[in-house]
Amino acid sequence: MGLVRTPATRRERQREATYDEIVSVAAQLLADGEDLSLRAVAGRMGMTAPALYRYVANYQQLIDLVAFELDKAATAEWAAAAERFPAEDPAARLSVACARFRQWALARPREFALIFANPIAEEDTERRELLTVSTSGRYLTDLLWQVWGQTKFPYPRLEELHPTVREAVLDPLIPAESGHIPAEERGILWIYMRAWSALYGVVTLESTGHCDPRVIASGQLFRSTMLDWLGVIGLDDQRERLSAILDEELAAD
Amino acid sequence: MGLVRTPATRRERQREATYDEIVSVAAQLLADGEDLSLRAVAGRMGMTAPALYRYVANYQQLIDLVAFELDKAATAEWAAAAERFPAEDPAARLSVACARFRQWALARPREFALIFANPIAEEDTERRELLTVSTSGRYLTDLLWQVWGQTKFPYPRLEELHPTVREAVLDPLIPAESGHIPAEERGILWIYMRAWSALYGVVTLESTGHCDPRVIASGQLFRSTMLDWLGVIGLDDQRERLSAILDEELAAD
DNA sequence: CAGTTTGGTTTACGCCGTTAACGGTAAACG
DNA sequence: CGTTTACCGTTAACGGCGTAAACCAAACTG
Repeated sequence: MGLVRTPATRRERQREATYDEIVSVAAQLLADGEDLSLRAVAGRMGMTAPALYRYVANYQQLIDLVAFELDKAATAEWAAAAERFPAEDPAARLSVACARFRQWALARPREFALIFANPIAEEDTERRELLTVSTSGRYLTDLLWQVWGQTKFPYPRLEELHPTVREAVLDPLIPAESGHIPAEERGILWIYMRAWSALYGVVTLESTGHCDPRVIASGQLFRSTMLDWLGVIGLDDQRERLSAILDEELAAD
Repeated sequence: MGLVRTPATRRERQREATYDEIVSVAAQLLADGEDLSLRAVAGRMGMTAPALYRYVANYQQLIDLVAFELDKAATAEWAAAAERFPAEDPAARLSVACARFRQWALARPREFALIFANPIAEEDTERRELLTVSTSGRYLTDLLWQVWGQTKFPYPRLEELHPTVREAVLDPLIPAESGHIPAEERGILWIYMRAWSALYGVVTLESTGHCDPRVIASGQLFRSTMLDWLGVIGLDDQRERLSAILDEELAAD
């Protein structure tokens, strides 16, 4: 009975619940197209704004909290969609996940900006650490790792990497389930970073609207980028199949 | 005497001057690390905030005005740096310009976000048109066009392009000195968009700090992306020379 | 039961964008 | 030339924001 993981004490459970409500109310606010403000969140919860300071230190922390949870929720969404392909087919899963990521970014530009375009200052180690545990990052890295397990695509050996980059992949501050990637194979993370920056470029460009709307509508910028990188990660022989999957996802909803 | 281009009438000149002051004061504000607000701008100009409404319709328009001018100024900066190579060497100029663009984005993340990450809604045709005349976009497209003049790198024929994309490159809403690019060669604009999205991805990732600081410091993400795309635009035979140029620029200041 | 911690309140401050009403002064006009 | 008008600034005010301080009741703790 009551094997629940929540640390028992009534107060702690109550507090946890309030955190959840903060996040969900904030998310609802964004979904409704309203501005995210402490006062608005508090208002919808039937509280006054200063009360929120019992839960977050300031506005930026509220943003970070919401961003983190939205990222988690969004990733779960893509992951669920990707599961229409079996775990043994990570290439297909990756394709679906990326396409869903893009569609999500187009449908929810405000949420996207919050999570992926929120400036993080160099010094701010605290907020930077949040990146490390970013759900979406971990999920995509993991998928890439699984793909490698099948295609064994080439990646730079550690000695080939720029020394600073080598450091970075050996002790990643970047989101990665790096625990199970042996040190000698960390060059894969470099491929990840490069591919991610490309995907990120397309999606950000499209999501922020800094792009011809017709090009966005066509989905071709995303499609071409994906196909290029699917090649890099050893999936050229499945080009037909995977581009069909991409097209399916792009056509949907 | 007085062959000046300014439309003469004293009032108009005065007004123009005020616009210039608004922009320069706003730019100074950003450079000083302060927040950009109507009140702050007005304050520094020795005016009250409502007075600014004689010049801009609202805050967003102030932002757009400033963004446009900052883009112009920044582009002039890169262009000036690129001129250490002759006009006959557009490949070198392009390399320098891109490197400078990145360095600028890293040094002035707030300005970068203002210009390149400011969300533009689908419907907002007015603000969208500003993109069309974006100085930086025009400059880079022009350089790419000049490179093509030398390398004649392959680009998709119009029939190969997705119909919607074909429309977009024939009647570009995208920044492009497309006037002097003949219709049959507009496939080059597709290469431009693709290359730009890649460059944009790296630079945005780095400028917003959504990236391992060590990787940023190394400059390798940018470098690798550049080299890839220099290959695509027919500069593989100059790889050595151009990467040396890139490294020089990355090492500077 | 007494004492303390927790989670909320009210009030207040100083910003912000924006509107409205008003005034002086320079340009435009008959 | 004198008169009108348009422009460019002001002040005052509204509502909303993040945030700090003082306070208070209920819930936990010994």
